[in-house]
Amino acid sequence: MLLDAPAEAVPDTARALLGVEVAANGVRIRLTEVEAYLGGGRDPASHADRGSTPRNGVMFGPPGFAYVYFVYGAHYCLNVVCGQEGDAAAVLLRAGEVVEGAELARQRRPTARTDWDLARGPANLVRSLAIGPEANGTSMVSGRGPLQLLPPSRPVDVGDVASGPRVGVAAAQDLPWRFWIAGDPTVSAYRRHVPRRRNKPGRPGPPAR
DNA sequence: GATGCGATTCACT
DNA sequence: GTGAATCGCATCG
Repeated sequence: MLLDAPAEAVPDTARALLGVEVAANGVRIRLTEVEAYLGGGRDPASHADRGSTPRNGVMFGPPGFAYVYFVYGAHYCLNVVCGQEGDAAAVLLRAGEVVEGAELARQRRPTARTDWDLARGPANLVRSLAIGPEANGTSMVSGRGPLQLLPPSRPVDVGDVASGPRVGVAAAQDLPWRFWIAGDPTVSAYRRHVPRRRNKPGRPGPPAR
């Protein structure tokens, strides 16, 4: 796979990952929605924009490894590291269609109303695969880790690929680095970044209307 | 050393 | 459509 393409080309890599399948713990998911992130001061929205830290260090390692991070105090998200070693880039796996192990995925996602919801949204995708922080830094291409990337079993029609701004990111809203399969029912609903309200104690909030 | 906010989801109105 | 829950990292004093 083209995971080792130059980091700057990560949007192309993200697009190419649509249709690719991710397998873990008895569940296989066909990717329908991804987002590209670039490090090294070229993408303010990326965890790796301001250099390597203990949290994002995996992004600076070799391509094909999993970058799993914890967000909002409750959820995990899964990225595939891209680009050459030392030049950080990654693709966030946002959503997909469960093509194998739906029974297991339903047990792991009891609140899903339909099978389309099983891996709809980045944290839901992670829960369907039953992976967690222990998967951070493991290879997704060696076949020896908990996660495995597999070539598409069904090709994606290039005419069906749509792109737009990334979901929920405050910075770089002009970059169309989110890619998805148009019309696919497993693609998560777009939500623009909502500024957090900073309610200082002792000070009145914004005037109610 | 303290503080603020985020690549989200779910329940409720 | 909107708000709460909740942990770690980066930033600032």
